[in-house]
Amino acid sequence: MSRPPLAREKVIDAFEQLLIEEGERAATMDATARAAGVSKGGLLYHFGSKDALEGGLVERLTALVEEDVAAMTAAPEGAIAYFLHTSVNSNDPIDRAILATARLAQGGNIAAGEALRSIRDQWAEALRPHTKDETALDLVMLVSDGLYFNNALSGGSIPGPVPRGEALRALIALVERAARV
Amino acid sequence: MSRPPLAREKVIDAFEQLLIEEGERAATMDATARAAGVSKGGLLYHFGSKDALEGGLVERLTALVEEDVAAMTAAPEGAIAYFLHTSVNSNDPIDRAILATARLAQGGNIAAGEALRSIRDQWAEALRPHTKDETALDLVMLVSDGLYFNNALSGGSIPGPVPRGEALRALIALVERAARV
DNA sequence: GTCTATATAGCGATAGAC
DNA sequence: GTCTATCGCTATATAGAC
Repeated sequence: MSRPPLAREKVIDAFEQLLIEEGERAATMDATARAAGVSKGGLLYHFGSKDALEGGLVERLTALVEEDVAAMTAAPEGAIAYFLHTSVNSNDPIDRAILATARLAQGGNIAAGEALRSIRDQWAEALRPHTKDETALDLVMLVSDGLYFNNALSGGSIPGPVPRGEALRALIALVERAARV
Repeated sequence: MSRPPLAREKVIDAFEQLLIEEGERAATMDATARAAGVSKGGLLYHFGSKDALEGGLVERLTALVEEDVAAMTAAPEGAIAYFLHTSVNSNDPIDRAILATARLAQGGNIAAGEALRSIRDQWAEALRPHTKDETALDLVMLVSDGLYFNNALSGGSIPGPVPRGEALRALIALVERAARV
């Protein structure tokens, strides 16, 4: 619960970055150590195995989501608008953690997949009071998933075919009209 | 254009299956050969490199999508309903090919990513005449993406938290009300 | 806590027999 | 057209010096 060592965070940062920008296959212990500016041995002092490193990333994500759910519930523009707005990748810490964890999940990491599932459940729970019915909730969740999916496919930096700016505002308005309580 | 050798198809089947069920990392030449019931040398006779094998899968997908777009345009229940219905994973050949190719794309395969992008464009093009405006088209595409995303996260066989049956019908009705021309 | 050196295993790919 | 054997490389992980 106390503040984690700086080197640990630096290593997770590097791992996250590699996952997002070069995919799961490129995110090796070797490459991560190099990108973090430590030796492989140094990395393995902090994370005793690759599994532990992946676990560190999932843990980071879990903490970030907790904050996000709280912010969503309290958002002045309404939970739905907040949720959809933050579903397009703006390269925030939470976006990066989600993207990286999704790569892990698709690489076969069970814990990563379960974490993402649990996060989705938490969001749905927080949104339920703000939607007309279960169908409306499904709609909001799926549009958000769609936005994330496109981010995940377009290698992190390349913008996907996802609506931005005015088009995004129009889309959110349309979803709210169809779904808001 | 003529009928491809049977062994080739068997190898792609096995590769596809491994990608879907165990992730990109597990879908090695070795494992693919074993699953297809041939030796590694035998596999390499049909596909001279891993890149060629991946290309074979993308090619299969491209052919399947061509049929699908035609079917969508001609669908009696309307293009939007057809499109969304077929966006939930029913383990059809095209679903499997898309899922497997998505794994490849996230593993860093450029051609796979481009193929998926192109497929999305083809679908959008076919749907445009059936939607009110660009915002409505965005909505339909993103709900579909969301359905696929959930399939991709839930390892192929495990059903995701995606609406099915009556819930799916209600969702499609809601989207159509909001988007249909 | 961080390093170098090394063990061990699995990858894609080649060579050549059948 | 399919096989076995093997090469060269890179991955994770260990051992032990500093």
